[in-house]
Amino acid sequence: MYFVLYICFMNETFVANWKSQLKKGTLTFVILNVLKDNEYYGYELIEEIKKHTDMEVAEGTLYPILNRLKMDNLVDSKWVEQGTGIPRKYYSLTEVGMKTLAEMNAYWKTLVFDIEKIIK
Amino acid sequence: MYFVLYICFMNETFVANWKSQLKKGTLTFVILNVLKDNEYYGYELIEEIKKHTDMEVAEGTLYPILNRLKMDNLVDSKWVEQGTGIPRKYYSLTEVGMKTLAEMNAYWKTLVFDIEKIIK
DNA sequence: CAAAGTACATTGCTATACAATGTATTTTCT
DNA sequence: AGAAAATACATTGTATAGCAATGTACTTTG
Repeated sequence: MYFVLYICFMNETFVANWKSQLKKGTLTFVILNVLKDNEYYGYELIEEIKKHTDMEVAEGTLYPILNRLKMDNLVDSKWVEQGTGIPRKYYSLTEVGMKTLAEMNAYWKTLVFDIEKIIK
Repeated sequence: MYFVLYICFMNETFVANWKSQLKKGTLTFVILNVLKDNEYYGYELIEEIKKHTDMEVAEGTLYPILNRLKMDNLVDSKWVEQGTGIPRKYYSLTEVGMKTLAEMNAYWKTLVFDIEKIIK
């Protein structure tokens, strides 16, 4: 009885950890794809991603990603003052960002296709 | 001119790093799926994955993964002596491994579906 | 007026990929 | 026959990314 409970626990933490690891790569990919069509500010991106996927994105995850993307010149940002409340930092794809994303989309497609075959 | 070359360089290293990050999660997932149908030994798994995907798997990546999977009771291993040459360590899915993989497959499916919609 | 929500940000921890390195045997090429 | 490449295992150190925790500051809701 205890053994069964233990196994289930192990199983769940493994899957939870796996989902977290799976974000390394897919999350950046998702963010760039979301930014492809519109400008978004950080907090809004979290809501947007939560709405469209099963992924929960911590703020301590998102903001560093956006900083990296800006450092690598894939996105640009601009502060937009609000009539009331805290100003928002809007992010948009750069030319380099769009080209890079196209490359990433191609790789993602083949990856999904290959894995599909392996899963059968 | 130099600027263009610089941009291209940045772009390629970003994508290369992204592909590496993308493996965190997908690689374990691929390995478990490959082991679903047959037993394989480590070196063979690398060949198998290279054959079916665009992924290059370093030995220093694979063996730690297999150790982790065994530690978590998702796979089991047995040494098989060869008539000639170095003995092989064959890995196979356990019951827990199969159940966990089923859960992972379900999550992967929804993830791919959700991302598909975002990419449009 | 307190709690929750909005919106930004950083720090420290953990897990993973991978280059580099090592051992040992067998096969292939010259 | 000897060198190089391939087979087959393994470990160590480094870099990266997700994330809980924590912090600031303003606004809305109960």
